[in-house]
Amino acid sequence: MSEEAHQDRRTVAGPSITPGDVREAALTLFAERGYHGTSLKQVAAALRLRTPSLYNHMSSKSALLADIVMDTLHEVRSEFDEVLTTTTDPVEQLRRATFVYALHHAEHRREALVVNQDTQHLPEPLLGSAQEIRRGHERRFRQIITDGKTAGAFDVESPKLASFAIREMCVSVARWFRDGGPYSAEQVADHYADQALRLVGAHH
Amino acid sequence: MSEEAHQDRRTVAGPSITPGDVREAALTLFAERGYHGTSLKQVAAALRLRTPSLYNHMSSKSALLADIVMDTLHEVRSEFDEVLTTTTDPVEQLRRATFVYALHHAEHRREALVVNQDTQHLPEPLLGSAQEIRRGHERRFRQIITDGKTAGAFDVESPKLASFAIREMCVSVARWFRDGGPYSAEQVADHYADQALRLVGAHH
DNA sequence: CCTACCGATCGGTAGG
DNA sequence: CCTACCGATCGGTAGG
Repeated sequence: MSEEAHQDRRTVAGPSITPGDVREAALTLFAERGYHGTSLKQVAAALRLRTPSLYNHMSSKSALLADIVMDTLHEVRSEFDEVLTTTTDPVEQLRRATFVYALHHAEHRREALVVNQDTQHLPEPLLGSAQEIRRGHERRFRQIITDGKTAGAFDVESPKLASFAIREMCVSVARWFRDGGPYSAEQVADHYADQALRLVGAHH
Repeated sequence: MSEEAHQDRRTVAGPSITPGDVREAALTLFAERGYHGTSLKQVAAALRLRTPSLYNHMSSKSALLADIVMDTLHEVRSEFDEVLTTTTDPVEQLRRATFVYALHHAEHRREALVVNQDTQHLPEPLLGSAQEIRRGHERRFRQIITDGKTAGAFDVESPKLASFAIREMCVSVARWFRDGGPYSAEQVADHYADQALRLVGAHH
């Protein structure tokens, strides 16, 4: 509530807020307090504005959420796609898919938290699109494990449960990871990729 | 919005709502839409009441959340405590601690979802208490892995990361588990216990 | 258990 | 970028 906090905007003079600034402020607040737990007044205050001024840089609160969620899901999907083009070996595919997924959740903590907490609050038809992208990731991730099992590279009973477990342990990185902590994002991702291979009983 | 839905209260005559009924309705709605995404009007409507009538059976919306979250955390803690009394072998401790933790998240999906989504919205000092209970679970769960590593029963590089991964994969069960699905709660818990042992490189 | 009502706050618009 | 303002809804109370 004190006045001296948040001396954020560049030096002193030039405000000139951009849509990116609004999205950034919303991202931090949505991640911390949830979409419904955040008011546009708080978003505006973080930028040292009044609420109506936000509408010069966004169209609505729900559009802010939609941008954050859909962009993040598209990013995750294309990172996954890229991995699959680098190798056809299920062991390497699983290692790399887990690595990039865990890395994403360490490097984009806030986005991941918002996707996980607030995707459900998207209006249709965006909610349907979001769920479809997630299901696609789930299905294709599981397929790697199924392929590896078929090829005899993995010793795993249920590719479905293994896939859930691996993906969700990556997702949870967003909940505890901190920059400057004992592990770098890459170290965490590397470790999680290793844990994924153990989990599916990859031959070693 | 139609009238014919929700013919819930017993046969026709005897309403007589209890605090348990209110909590049950709130639990379902909080789990589905989040604490801030749920209004007391919706809770009341699920019980075919008007909002003010709820106050005969509860003290406030935040007390409803506090009851759900704190009771669940206490339950999880005592289930964990009980497990530790049944064996001193780290392998068996980890297997059983993972089993009961995963089982809890399959059998109490709604409670788990609320704890994970909305604990942050508890007023102090409850938030502090909740976080302390969680940290205790985290610390003691990790201790099992550290003990097993020291005893040479586990081949694991980072007990901390392994502990995070195992606990969070259990937590996520609440997000996909369905009664009547292909796996029973016990089958899932059993599978997850096995995955935990693989993850820490338990000798087999 | 209800109706009637409270002040506060919500997302958003008008108009400059 | 602001002030002024909109209708809607929020959690909660009074009083019966």
